[in-house]
Amino acid sequence: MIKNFIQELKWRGMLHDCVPGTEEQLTKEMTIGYIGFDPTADSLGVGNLVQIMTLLHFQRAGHKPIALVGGATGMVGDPSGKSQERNFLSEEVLQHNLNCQKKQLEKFLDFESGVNSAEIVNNYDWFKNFTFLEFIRDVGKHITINYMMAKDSVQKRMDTGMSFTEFSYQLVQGYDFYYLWKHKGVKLQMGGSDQWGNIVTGTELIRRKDSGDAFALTTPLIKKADGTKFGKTEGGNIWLDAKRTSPYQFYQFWLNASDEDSKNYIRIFTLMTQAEIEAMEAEHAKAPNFRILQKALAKDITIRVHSETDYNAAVEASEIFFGKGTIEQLKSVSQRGDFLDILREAGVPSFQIGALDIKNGINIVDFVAEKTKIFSSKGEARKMIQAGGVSINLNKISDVNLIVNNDYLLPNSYILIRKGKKEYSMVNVVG
RNA sequence: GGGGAGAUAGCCAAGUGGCCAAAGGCAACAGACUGUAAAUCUGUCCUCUUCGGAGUUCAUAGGUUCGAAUCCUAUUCUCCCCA
Repeated sequence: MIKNFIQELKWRGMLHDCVPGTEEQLTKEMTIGYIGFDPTADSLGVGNLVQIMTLLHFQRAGHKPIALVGGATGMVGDPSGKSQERNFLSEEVLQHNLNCQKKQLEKFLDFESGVNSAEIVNNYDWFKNFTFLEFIRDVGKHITINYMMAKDSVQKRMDTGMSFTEFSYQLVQGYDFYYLWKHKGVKLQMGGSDQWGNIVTGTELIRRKDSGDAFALTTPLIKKADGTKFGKTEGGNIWLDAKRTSPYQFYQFWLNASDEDSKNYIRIFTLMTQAEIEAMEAEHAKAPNFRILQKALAKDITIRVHSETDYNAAVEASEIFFGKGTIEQLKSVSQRGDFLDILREAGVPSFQIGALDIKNGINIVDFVAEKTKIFSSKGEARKMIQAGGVSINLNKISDVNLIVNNDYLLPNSYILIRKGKKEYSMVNVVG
């Protein structure tokens, strides 16, 4: 049962370009396609999620997806989009990254669906015994320097310089495609639009070496409506690994998407149908303040990347933090034994303070800047308080001389501090 | 190898003896408005501060001067042109 993958990508806004004949190939038969992942970090980020979703849609359309982790290519370094020569990663780091990414990928695809089960391969497996001489004779011979030089990724580096290693990258990646085509019957390589050059080097190699036919398809680079880069916030990258980006932060990232962006995101990052999405958009337009799209988006992705439990904790924490949360609600919910765990799970940083300090009363500035490290200096804390940027137990404070004492303790002996608009910390009383 | 231009805060960029902790822009952070959105407006934006100030900066190391981002010397790095 094969669905039209190309049409699917099109309405989702996930198709940037493809080689002529790709659609015919995909409607004709079950096709094996792959996408490569670069092991630059030990977790994939939301940027990689686009490629993961592409593979998932590919599989759901009835085709067989292969995720390739770049054990070999990661050793070389892709020059695409880079203005400078890359630093090598050590082999242990590379291996570690590879394993972590592999585990993450396994979460998304279906590895037990018969003929079109997903697979994960590592290109190091076919490169490790490939000697340099063999490579330049068997592969290098078929691609001219002129062809390689014409590539955008190479042209951009002509002024600043580029090592032979990075220059060779496209051949190495090109050979991946050839190898998979030859040995696994792979006919399609997909990737971000920045990969176009590398991908067609592969199709070219297949054509010249074996007169074979292979196809290429790319997805557009995702940008936010304001033109800034997708997947980054003030805290840096948004990762799929809960250790790097807590499920709460992850949920918040999607929930904070602008109206404009959420329309694109919901098409790309969820499996909802066109009808479902359009109905939701209509509803959203009626009452944008309910942020129906953002909530649906955040729910869908958080559950898929993390879990239902994580999602519920994230929502609960969000409601207390940003809902019409009053101090009474905060108090009542704090009585629950598991609430502190929810906060912790949400990635709310926690600090400790001695019971005696609180009992005697402590100046708010000392409290947030000295006894705890919520602020890095007293001056900063004072400025922030004066600007109205600090809340204690959901109440905004403005007095820098405020004394914090036992009256401020919530059930289960803690105090909730908000710094700025979205950053919460909890302070636990110990001893 | 020869000639030229340059290095200023997270980034871009002005400043060519004192009025310089250094214009302006971007980014970031906070506030107001809102919907935890976008846009807009306001404030902060080297570090610390008892908000009076104090300390450390303009590639690096020396020097001239009452006083240096600014002048001199050496060094390192970057870019451009010629061979």
